[in-house]
Amino acid sequence: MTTDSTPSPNFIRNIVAEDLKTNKNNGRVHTRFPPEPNGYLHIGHAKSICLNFGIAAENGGLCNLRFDDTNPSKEEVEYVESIMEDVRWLGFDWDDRLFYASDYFEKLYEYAEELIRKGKAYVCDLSPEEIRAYRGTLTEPGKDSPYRTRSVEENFDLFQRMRAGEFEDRSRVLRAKIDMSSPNLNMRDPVIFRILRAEHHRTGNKWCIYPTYDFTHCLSDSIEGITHSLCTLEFEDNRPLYDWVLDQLDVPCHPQQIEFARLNLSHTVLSKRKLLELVEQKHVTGWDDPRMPTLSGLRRRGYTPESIRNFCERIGVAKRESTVEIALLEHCLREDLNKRARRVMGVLRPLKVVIDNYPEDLVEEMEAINNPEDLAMGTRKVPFSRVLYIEQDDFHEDPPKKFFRLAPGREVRLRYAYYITCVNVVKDSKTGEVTELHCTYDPETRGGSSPDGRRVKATLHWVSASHSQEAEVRIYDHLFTKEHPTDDKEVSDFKIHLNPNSLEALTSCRVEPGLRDAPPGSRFQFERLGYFCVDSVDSTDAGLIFNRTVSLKDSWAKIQKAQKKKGQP
RNA sequence: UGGGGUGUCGUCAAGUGGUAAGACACGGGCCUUUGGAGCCCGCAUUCGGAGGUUCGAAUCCUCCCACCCCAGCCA
Repeated sequence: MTTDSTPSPNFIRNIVAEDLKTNKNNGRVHTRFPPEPNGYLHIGHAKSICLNFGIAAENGGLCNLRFDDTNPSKEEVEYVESIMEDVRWLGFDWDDRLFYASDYFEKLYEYAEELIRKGKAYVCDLSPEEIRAYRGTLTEPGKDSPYRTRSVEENFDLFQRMRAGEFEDRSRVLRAKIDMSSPNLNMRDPVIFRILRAEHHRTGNKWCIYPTYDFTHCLSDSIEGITHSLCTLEFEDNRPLYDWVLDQLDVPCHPQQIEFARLNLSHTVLSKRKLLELVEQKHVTGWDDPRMPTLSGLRRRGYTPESIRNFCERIGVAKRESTVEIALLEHCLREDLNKRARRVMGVLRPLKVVIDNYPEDLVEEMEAINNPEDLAMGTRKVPFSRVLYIEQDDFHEDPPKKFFRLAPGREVRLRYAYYITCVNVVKDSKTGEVTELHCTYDPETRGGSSPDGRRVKATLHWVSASHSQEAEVRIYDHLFTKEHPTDDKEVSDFKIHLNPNSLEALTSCRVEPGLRDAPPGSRFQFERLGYFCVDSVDSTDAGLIFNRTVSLKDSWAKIQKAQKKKGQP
């Protein structure tokens, strides 16, 4: 079912292939996915996960899962659990290679001591404000800290006492001694250990000093024998520091850091900070709200891991900052679901139809194909009776041009059932709203074709009124109305572009009786409408709830749009 | 005004001196018991701009322009 076309080349694949050719790491390829457990994973992380696990798998290598948990004030176990679940759901396996940067704290402490011993690090007593002032600016060099020349012995002693908890939070730091006049600000004696009394989700209160990212990441990579350390563009300036640390120390290996552009998706935001804001301010119901671009949100929405992996392959990997149209993601989803989703009929906005010439008490079981794309999925029986529901949109009393569906006097086909002709329209005397249709059926057309070869232009989905099951259906639209919500130069708050209609709950939908026991998360195509899944959180035996995962392509909507445009040029 | 990056179709993206892949989107057609799916066709004489090197340049050189990132004891 997967398309096994050779993966398209990208600059990282090229580098790895070249390294393999020159036997750079003795033929080893070892990557890692290093999330910080301070939020839920989103589709942007999926790109990184697919890249890291993919590059390894393609080359007979390995990929580790490593939590970059060096900042206890932001990190939580809830996040580490969700991250593991999401990576597994996406289809990747780290076997026994689950690591935490916090596993290396002791080792990192020793490396810091080694740096001190070599005269390459010092304890600095400057306050955070002073450190900033001493750092200089983009255009001006910084100046040396007065503590920069402390003796190795004093630094050693002070660092040990930092660990022992003798000093206040933020009163001292350990800094790498590099170059305060470097044009790269990261090289101006960066902080590598800070004092921070916070309970760590794994090490508890064992430590009151914590290593910073720059010191931790490169060493963790080295300890794990990583060959290619893939990260996003904003770390490009950190690469010289990554290399510097590994060059000073006696380490197992020196991985190569390679930066690629992070994913941006139209009509949504992909930043943990902004997503957290939406969650905290209740613009969505949670990290797993089906409108969220998080993996848990997409999963609940009904996305398949295959479609996301395929998407990640198709967007490519490059260094150019870019925003992928969400239409591509939706395309990958439809492509996958089309092949595997069971077809079923459901009416979202029911309109009652009475077949006047159909026997009052007769019920026929019409045979329906479960998936025309995969006949092996078999058939099912759908009950047909005198009173039915069809979609309100499928009837027009005064049909516009190119509208093929039901209208007074017009004949259409009911899928897998009969041809019917509309003979009468019942309206609410007050509102004028169409409340009921009366039709006649042609008994000769059972199954959906007529012996006389007469053609109809439309096929409608339907449901037997008395046999159908009531359900709620949640229709989702893009979270933001604007393609680039954060690009607005007039407004600083991206949230004003939130789509007020991103969720519409339809409560009196009717679905085929066979759906009564559909398990949570199960996916279907409601014929002519789209793909839907049973909501895994809110759906119960008492109340079936479906999420619309994505609509089918709707060429009638397109025609209407074009006509509207034409009408008012 | 310092440093690091990036500029190829509406959106992604191949291309690494030999004469612009592919995908999505879009437009048109065929087919159809889902206006679904599928199929076919069209869609960059041109690669941020200007010069130069070369028989030949998106690819090499020079200059220019635009955009992104960096002054957390965040990652």
